[in-house]
Amino acid sequence: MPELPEVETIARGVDARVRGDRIVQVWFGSHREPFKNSSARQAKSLEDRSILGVARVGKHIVVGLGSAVPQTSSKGLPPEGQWIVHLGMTGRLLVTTPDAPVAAHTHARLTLASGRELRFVDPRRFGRLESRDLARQKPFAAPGADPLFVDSSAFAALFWGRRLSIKAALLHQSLLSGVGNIYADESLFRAGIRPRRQAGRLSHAELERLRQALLEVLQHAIRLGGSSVSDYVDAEGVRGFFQLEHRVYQRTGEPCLTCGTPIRRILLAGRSTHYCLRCQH
DNA sequence: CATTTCACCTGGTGGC
DNA sequence: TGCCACCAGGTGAAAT
Repeated sequence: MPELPEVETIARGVDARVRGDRIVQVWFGSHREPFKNSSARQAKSLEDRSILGVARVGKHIVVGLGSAVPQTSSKGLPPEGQWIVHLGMTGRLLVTTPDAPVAAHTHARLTLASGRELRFVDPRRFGRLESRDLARQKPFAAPGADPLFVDSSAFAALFWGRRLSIKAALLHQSLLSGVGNIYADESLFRAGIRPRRQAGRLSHAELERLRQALLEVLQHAIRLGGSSVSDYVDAEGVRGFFQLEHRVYQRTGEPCLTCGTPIRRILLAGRSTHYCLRCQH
């Protein structure tokens, strides 16, 4: 469900609430999905660790873990481990009080020394949980460039020679990490580019317009706490507001806000794709 | 290798 | 009210 702005919002919210806290107990509900490495091993690598910080990497949330020593002496030290959370389509990462009702499809509950709980809830179970021991494994890295930080020549180079559609290319996480269906459609509309255009045939000027549009739409969405299309909420259970700013996404048949032409919906790369025939070329 | 399709899940919605 | 088809923010394996 969540794309870059939603994941960023959640990561910031969780970071503000659990940084410096300590994991004292771990409960995992299901022993099949969503564990990338075994739930027993993950529980062991989380228990009695301090939380150094929480950050977004692509669409993933990375929790930096330190040793259990008092936080004053672990301050500033590099993390010894990581807990990596991918929210899939319907995942939520919530910081709650221990007595808060446990939602259906809660797969993980981490009890913290402060008394709060960090909970992972995911009805569709497309999300993934992974732990890494940094003494033996590399820290998690996004496979592609971050759309908030990529510069214009690196951005253009991502698409050079590619025959797939620009929409499919935007969704390809090993090119750009963080763009999903909403922000692909919204950035293409704002850049005036049709989603079916071949990525490798866009001019440098068009690609630069696209990079700018994408950057602006992502930053705007982050400021509004993300898009709440159905069930997305941040770490406190609060909905975002960027869905009110959508110009094409899920506005099929409604008039384009620029020219009044009904917004079209097509299927592209297996995903619903929305655009304005008149404003996008 | 690049690109496309499909399976993986549950739940909400709207038509009949 | 029930049943059913269709749709949903993502990804990665399998097919092409």
